Amino acid sequence: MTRAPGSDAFHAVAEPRRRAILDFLAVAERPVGDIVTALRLAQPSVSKHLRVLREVDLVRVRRDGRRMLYRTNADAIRPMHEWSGAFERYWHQQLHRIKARAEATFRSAPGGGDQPDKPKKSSR
Amino acid sequence: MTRAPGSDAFHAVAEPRRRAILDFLAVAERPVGDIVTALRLAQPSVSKHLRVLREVDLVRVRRDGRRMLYRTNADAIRPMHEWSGAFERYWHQQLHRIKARAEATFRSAPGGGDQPDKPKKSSR
DNA sequence: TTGACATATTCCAATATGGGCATATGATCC
DNA sequence: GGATCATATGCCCATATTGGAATATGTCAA
Repeated sequence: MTRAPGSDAFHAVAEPRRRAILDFLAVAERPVGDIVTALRLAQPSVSKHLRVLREVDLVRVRRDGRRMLYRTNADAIRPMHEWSGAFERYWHQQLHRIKARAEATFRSAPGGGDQPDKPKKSSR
Repeated sequence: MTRAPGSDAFHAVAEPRRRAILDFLAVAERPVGDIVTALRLAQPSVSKHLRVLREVDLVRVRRDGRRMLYRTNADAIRPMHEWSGAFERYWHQQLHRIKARAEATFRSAPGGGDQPDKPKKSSR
């Protein structure tokens, strides 16, 4: 009873198979059977995963005769991308990043893409 | 027994409180007590969340006397950012389409028959 | 209609998760 | 040493989640 059951995209995406499904459905819409075949999952399992994804609008469905065509709704992934992107400023001051950038700068044209990293220091 | 228990960052991050903790610890390292106070969570609960986060390297710890100073390891968030970023091209397209349709609707009949490209009928 | 096909749902068992509470560990100070 | 602060862990309970198998629903074809 910790939260509404499966009510957000973060939870839906936590499952590796659901991520695989989203990857698979990103390029083009596909019937369920294609997912079953491509990812080698049991059909009921795929249907269940698709339901979870549908409930948070990560996929959209369309009926085509007796088949259901699913596709990824990439827009629903944006909030996650934005959340994680908020940490971007912190990870580019990691040591190995600095080193990698230094090497890249060194190797490439020294025409000016160089910026000093943010010397932000916050203890409290 | 669906997957290794809490073995990846996606699962760890699915919990809203853990995201809050990561946000809080991104700026500076903090002792556990600060998290308890700031997020108004029970102390054992915080410790447990921190453990989950530590196990997937989303936070790092350092001992300072009798306190433990935690901080977010932003680098561990990058894989998620990159995964979600792979859908970027699709949501650009989505935005473009929405914008285009909005403009079209605006231009033609602002009260009248626009056609939904996706007659949504779900629920059961 | 019946039958075949595609997908969804239900039931079940196993397991994972989170909260609350009590308690254990670890470190400092006397 | 003992007392105390800061944090971690163990236990119990309620709920969530997943897979598997069986079955139900919906659609097409004849």
